[in-house]
Amino acid sequence: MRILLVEDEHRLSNIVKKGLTEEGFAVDTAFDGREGQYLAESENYDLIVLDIMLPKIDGLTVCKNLREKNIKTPILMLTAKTTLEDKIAGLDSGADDYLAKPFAFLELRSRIHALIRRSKKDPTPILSIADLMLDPIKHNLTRAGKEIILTPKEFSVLELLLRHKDQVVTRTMIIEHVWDYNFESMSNVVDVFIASLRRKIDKGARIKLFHTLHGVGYKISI
Amino acid sequence: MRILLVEDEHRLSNIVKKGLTEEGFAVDTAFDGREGQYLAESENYDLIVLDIMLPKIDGLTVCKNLREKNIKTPILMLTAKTTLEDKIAGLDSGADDYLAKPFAFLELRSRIHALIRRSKKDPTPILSIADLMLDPIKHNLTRAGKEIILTPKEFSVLELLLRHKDQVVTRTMIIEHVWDYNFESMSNVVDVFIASLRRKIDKGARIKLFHTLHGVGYKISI
DNA sequence: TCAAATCTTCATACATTCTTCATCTTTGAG
DNA sequence: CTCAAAGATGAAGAATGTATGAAGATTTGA
Repeated sequence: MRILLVEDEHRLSNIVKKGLTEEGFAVDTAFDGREGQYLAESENYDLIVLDIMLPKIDGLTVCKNLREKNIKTPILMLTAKTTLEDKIAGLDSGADDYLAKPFAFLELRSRIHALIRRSKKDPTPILSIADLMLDPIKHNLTRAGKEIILTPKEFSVLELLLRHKDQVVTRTMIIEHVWDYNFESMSNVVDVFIASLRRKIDKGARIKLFHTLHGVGYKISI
Repeated sequence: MRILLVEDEHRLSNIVKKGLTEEGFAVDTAFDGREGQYLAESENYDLIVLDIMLPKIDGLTVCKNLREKNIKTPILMLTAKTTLEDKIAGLDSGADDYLAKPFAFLELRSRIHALIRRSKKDPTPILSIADLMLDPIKHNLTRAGKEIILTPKEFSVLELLLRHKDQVVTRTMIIEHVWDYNFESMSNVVDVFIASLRRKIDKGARIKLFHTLHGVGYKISI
């Protein structure tokens, strides 16, 4: 389940992203309206969380623009203001729900789940390749029916790879999706996690699913 | 199974709708008495959850009106007040049960199921895993035939885990279902209740039923 | 109203996971 | 084929998450 978060306050963005990632969502972030609109148009998200006060293009305009381009992804608006006019403006621009800052993470989470449920009739997005099956909601993983226990970070790395199966995923992409955006490390964290995923998933298996593309990144495929 | 929820606090309405939807109910919402009464008359619901304090027409009046029109759908009243008079007024108006705000979702859920069962004469559902058996109606618990006494909160936490057996349940889910919707705590209450459930249920048993998923939550399974 | 039961917070001990680092192995350009 | 760069991996310390007894706060019921 992919979410686009458009929010310029880095601290808030970070908190929200972290929380949603723990929930099993794959979260992309944008820090201004232009970037947000670009991502919303070029990628496929299940939900967009959109701040109103944004640099370059404000949230209400982004929302209107997206609706004019017939992009129907549910939008949850965030704003620092709490007046009724603002709320109405938000809903008028085509947003599906509205949340005033400051909010509790739980509140946001509830609304996100409600919006996604409302827009989807069919649940159960299970990621799989060969005999490996990952359920992001229930947070469980099996290979050939046998349960495999992963740590949170291992789980996130694997989820990202599975969402891009048969495609190369660079270390940078992994860092950006799984770690906080301000994580700056020249270390080989990613390599270490790939190693432990291999130990848990590929070790002893006839078919290896993890492949290294020397000088590029990693790929999960048969 | 269709439920009509008449409640003007949007936040509360959202939370309840979300929970009941996850249970598999089809939930319609109304935000004032007039809208609620209209829906109750024109649609066919298995149950109506009706707040007393409502804009336009109050809940007691809606309830009386419906009964006068010979609509017998079970009605569960919600109110912020807790006095005995209110309760009597509620039941006098023709309501079938009564719940004081703020309530925990699981409490609401129990009463809803009880009312529906009463009106449909369904049998009692018993939750179990291995030799552990929990009867939500009689509110009792046994392991290997031996009775175990739980406090109300312990019981609710266990009930939630059992309803999701073999699945991870996060601390957040537990808080949302077992505590009332105003509860905001960063503490480790959930951990403490898990500890006491373990002491009463798993201690000394050959097979441990409670499992911790580090960084994620808890799971009950064999 | 008061005592008992229950709930919540807190402090501390304990456990797992994350990150870095050092060392060894593999890769592929020349 | 050689060798420098890239990758694999075990292990250790740091950081984070969990378990639990007990004290304090609150609720319940006689």
